[in-house]
Amino acid sequence: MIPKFEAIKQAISEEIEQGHWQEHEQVPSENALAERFACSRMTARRALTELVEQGVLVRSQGLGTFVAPFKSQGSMMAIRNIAEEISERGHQHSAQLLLLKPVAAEAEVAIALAVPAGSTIFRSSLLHLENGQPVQLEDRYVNPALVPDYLEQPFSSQTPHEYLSQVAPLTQAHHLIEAVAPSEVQQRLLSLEGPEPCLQICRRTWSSQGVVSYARLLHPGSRFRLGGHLMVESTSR
Amino acid sequence: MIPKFEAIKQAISEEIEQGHWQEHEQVPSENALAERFACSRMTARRALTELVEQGVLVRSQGLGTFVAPFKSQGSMMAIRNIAEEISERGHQHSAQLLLLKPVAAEAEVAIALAVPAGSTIFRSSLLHLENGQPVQLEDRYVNPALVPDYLEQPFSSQTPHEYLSQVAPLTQAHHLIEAVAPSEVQQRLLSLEGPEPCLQICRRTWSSQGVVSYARLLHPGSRFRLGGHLMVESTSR
DNA sequence: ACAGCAAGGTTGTATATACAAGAATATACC
DNA sequence: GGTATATTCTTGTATATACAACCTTGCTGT
Repeated sequence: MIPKFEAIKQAISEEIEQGHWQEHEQVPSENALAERFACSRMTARRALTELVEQGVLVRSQGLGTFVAPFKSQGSMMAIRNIAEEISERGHQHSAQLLLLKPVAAEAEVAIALAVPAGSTIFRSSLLHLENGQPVQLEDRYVNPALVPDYLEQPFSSQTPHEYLSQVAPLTQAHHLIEAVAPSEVQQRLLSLEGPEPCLQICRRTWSSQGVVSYARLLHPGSRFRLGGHLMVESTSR
Repeated sequence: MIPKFEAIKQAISEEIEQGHWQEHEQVPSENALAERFACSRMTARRALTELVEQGVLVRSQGLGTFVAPFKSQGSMMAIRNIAEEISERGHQHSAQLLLLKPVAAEAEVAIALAVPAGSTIFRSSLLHLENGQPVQLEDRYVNPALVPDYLEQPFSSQTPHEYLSQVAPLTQAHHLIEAVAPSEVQQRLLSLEGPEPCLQICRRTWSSQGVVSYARLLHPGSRFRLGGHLMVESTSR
């Protein structure tokens, strides 16, 4: 039995989802929602409050509650795959497999994976879409010694990240985040109008055996931002 | 007049702060708090709920509410100031103070700092240079209630971040990282040739009292990358 | 015409109450 | 002794109500 305030949250999210309630548009007042959903004002209020915390709505006293400008937001803390993040937002995730084959390791990738330059490694390339709109171009290199069956995976229902988590449990990761201008090929794949700034995350993941994979994740700056709670590591200690 | 639930939050925070309530120790139940603070259970509950959201407490149904381990998730990304980072690389850090004055809070900033829109807050703007080359444009808004002497600081030898760490020890931070195109003014300040992609970090920092400051840190994509080790968080939660 | 006030709608705070759900402990029973 | 069962304490959900704070709008009096 899902709680009533959850049901209301979902209903409101859907209205926004389907464009019935546009950005910056005022959503029904607490009293109006209470009547519509046959609940008390406090219950409707809770739904609104939590959506405000999630960044879906904004509100100000005396004025009303409004649909917040939309931007997808990724979490930095956990190493999670994009599919989970998207479905948690209640959106639809899909992916196109662009490439999946063995390649010779270039210098940069060889260093990242800690394998000899020129040795054979596995490469995959996927385009992740949120509600049909490209949000991530995933270019991944995998250490074949640790994941020999990588090329046999379909990657239709399961993302590479999910598969790797199963066969080689991750213990550590190193991230490098930067703002870059996309190449023309990348622009086309991400359906960008021009050379709009992109957020690139380079991620090396380790299992107990060594470096498992090296991934470059490219996100359009206008459709993706990375957010998270971080505890302060005090500099004095 | 500060709301009652805020007062209760502060009282609880103080108990934890001063070590009266240790980590993992159970805090008084909602009913007990209601009696102690002469309020209804719902009000005490709200205080607890918000502290849970802030990560100060953890709770579970049927068991009780407990003081959260202070650094629960291991090492995330340290919040360090740019000056330290640069000098650690063996380079020379310098900074230009561009602006330091009280301003009226715009909507976005007011929300970030949790102050009424239009109220007076402190703003500072600095340009950080590494070996004479601009690497960070720091635009910072500070809550005057928590840091009343902010405008009296020189910020020549000490960065705003260092000063704030002293006067209001940080307990938590929220980060938002995105790739953006710099405005023309920002291009000029950062000595950029054209609209090169920039990495923007929006950082809200909290002390036990509330939101201390909101900073927008803009870095040229070609001269700055963000890196860090991340421990994998177990997927079970 | 215009300043000022009043009214109504909105979110924000606070309270009292009731019952549901989860977890530990005590108790009764076999 | 071991296993159910009941009790009790905890948090979680839901409602009804009251008033405060804030904003907009429209009206009113000069």
